[in-house]
Amino acid sequence: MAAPQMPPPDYAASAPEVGTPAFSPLYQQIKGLILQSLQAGEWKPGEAIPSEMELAARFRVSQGTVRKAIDELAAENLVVRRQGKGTFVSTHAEQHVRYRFLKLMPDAGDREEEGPATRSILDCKRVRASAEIARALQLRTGDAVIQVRRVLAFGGVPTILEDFWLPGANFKGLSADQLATHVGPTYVLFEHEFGVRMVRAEEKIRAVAADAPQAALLALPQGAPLLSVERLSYTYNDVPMELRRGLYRTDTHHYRNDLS
Amino acid sequence: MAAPQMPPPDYAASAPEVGTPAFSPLYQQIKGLILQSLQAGEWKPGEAIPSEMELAARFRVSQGTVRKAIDELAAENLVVRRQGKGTFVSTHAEQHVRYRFLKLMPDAGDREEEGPATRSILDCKRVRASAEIARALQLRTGDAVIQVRRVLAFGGVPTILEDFWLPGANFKGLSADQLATHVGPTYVLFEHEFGVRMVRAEEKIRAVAADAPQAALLALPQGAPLLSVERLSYTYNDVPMELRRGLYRTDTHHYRNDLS
DNA sequence: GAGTGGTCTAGACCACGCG
DNA sequence: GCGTGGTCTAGACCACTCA
Repeated sequence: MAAPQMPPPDYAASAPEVGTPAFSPLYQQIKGLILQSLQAGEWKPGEAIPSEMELAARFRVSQGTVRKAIDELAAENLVVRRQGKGTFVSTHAEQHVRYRFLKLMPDAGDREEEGPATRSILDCKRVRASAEIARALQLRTGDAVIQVRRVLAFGGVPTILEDFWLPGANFKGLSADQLATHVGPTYVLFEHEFGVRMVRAEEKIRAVAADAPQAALLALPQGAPLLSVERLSYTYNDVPMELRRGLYRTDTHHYRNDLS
Repeated sequence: MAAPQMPPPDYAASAPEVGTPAFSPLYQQIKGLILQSLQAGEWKPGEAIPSEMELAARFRVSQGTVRKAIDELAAENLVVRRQGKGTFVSTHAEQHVRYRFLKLMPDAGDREEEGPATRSILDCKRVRASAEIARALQLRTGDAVIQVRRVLAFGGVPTILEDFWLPGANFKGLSADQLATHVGPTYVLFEHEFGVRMVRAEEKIRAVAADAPQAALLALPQGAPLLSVERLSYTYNDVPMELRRGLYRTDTHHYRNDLS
């Protein structure tokens, strides 16, 4: 910075408008700026972001302030710090966070032993959003969405039947072939091919009985109890980007959740 | 501290033993010391812990180091910071974290509108731990445990049927009457009457079909799909203190989970 | 050895809660 | 007005990675 012993910059920058306290610490503002660059794709998933010193210089704040901003981004799993190497835009492709959003675990052993799922794409088509789908994805009824139905099998056993819907505007050209042949989690495909990174999700879980078609696809008797998992996934800025409705077999697997 | 410009204390204090890197930052050590005091009950749930300055003086470190230790404890929900007031030992009694471990939400409205659950204690007895229960609670088969069965109703509708097991040694004298008449969450009763604070839990969730007795207790037809939630709750130090097996109706409620 | 994130300190000032 | 936690800075040194 120019002069030493400078008074702290006016970090309560936002004008104190009526009705809004509108005080925002400097590090929150820096966090917002970094977030903007992430959204804008200035740094792609897996790439390093500038070092703390560089960012401090760019934003004219101390390293400690940048550090606190990055700390929060790391806590939200938007970036990953690696000592001695740098800070990286996080991605669903990393080994230890692969299948971050899939909480279904085999009762015995772990997912490594079990190996990756076998995907069968049953359907992949462009349709018009129903009122319900449109509401969830913050679109208008009748807007184009891509609808996919698939079955995931673990160790040869069909275990998950799911449908998902994606905004047509963001996933132009997504094909059944792509979905069937890409390697790794589907969310990695979304990152690489469509530049859409899911950063968080909300799930609503219920127990339901399999109807005839569902039972057939999962090789179960009709009426078998299934876990219904409705997931709404968001990109940056709380923009919903995928609605997914899954039915999970839970006779050999369970949904695992850690509370704290 | 005594002398200014002192070199930093040997914060890699732990002896570098063979095979273990055993480097632990100062703030982690401080965190451990605070944790010990929490476990020992030096400060009770709801009480304030000493101020950051006091702790810094006690441990002969800077306020910043204490701050970082407390930051982590706060992130783990063991303490709650309140600006201008102090840092408090967290408790299940606080309004905004009540029912922290109960993720079942009404489909419409929130839990405030719905009001508190009505508890019916069906059973509360001292029994000997089965092999399975003993393993989960890290006891020996045949050790005394308290077994409770109860039904929770929301708005008059029986919604949760659950059994839970507690180590007999830690819950001496727990009675059906206590369980029926106490106010607020049962985990608050555990804190106040038995000094046991649950700090985290792991849940395994499945879909199951109600058998005849279960169906009767929940006023449902036999075979109705139910969410099976097995929860293992831990106190400080990763000591398991409760095994709970719940069956949740999910026709008017859902299990809500946020992923990030 | 250079560069990155990680730790630690000391001191200043701000926002909040309460008497 | 005082004490609390919250923010910000500047500078030093440590641990890790890689060339």
